[in-house]
Amino acid sequence: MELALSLGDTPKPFSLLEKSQKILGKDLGFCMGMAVGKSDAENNSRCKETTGLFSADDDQRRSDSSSDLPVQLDLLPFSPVHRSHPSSHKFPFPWLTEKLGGDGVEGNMRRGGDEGHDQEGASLSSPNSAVSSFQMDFCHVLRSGKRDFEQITSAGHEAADRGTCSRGSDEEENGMLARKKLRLSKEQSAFLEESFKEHNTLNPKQKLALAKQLNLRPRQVEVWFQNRRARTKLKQTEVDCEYLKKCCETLTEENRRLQKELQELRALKASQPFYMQLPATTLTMCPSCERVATTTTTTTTTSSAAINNPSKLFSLSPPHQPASN
DNA sequence: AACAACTTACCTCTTACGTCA
DNA sequence: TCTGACGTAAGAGGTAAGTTG
Repeated sequence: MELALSLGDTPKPFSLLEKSQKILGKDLGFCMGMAVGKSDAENNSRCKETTGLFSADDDQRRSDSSSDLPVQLDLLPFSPVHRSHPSSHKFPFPWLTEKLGGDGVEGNMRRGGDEGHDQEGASLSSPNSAVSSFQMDFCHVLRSGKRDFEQITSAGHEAADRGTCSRGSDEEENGMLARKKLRLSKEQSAFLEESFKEHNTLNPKQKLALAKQLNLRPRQVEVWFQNRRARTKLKQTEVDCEYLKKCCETLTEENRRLQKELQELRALKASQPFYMQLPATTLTMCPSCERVATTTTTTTTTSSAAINNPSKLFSLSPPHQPASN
């Protein structure tokens, strides 16, 4: 048996962002000051983010669907986004042309630009990491002072919303502070959740738009979706596991019952071979309740077959319940 | 056309932080 | 106040697929 995870059906365009004003109550805008103190590369990427210099070509190429499972956790009302060919430039979100400021978007599109988070990521969390390990160690060192830092970055996510606190290397580059864990606000979480219901994957434009709407960095939106998919998958796996456990129990019970039945029939055959010469109608006795079944079979070959496979004599439905004591 | 190098998006595993009982 | 469990944001490494020269 194969475990499969079904995350939904067909892609839908975001209708959500159109509702965003209602949900969030206001336009959060987009902080332009986040690049202060960043590396050049990051500044550049941010510049691209804010000016619409990104690629729209890497959209939904992933598909995690398939579900033959009888039990499916309904975590996703909608479906997985099937990632199309990156060069297909499909973009089903007309609202974005407005949101992202129309004119320059298509014109400035460049391959591989994404929203710049990769460059950002490269600059912020370099894998070759003297910096990274330093980041972690520095984190520990600074933990003692973290309360103060929390006060400094009060309102939790606000600082991170401005793109300066959730990544340690930002501060390291400034030789300042360790990373502060971001906590998304309820509104942000709810909004992301709604978005996830619409699409469990994001193309770069969707990511950018969401980030802009929520005043988060695209990388944060991306990470949130990754983690959200992981949680969905985990939950579905738990459900699948439960289902398989039940299946296993049922089959074990059925097997036990059939084994018992077979044993009884074999014992019957051994002790009273005489019966084997009689028409099968006299042999079709339920071993549980000893009730005689009414079959019209009259050949001994059938009877022998029945001994070898009792399920031919008695249906697979549970045996008659013996009269209670 | 075939290939290697590179890019991108995603997944999985892990770490670290925040919250709560 | 301390502590452990838990949820989750984010980092790291790996993979698959697409692009480019």
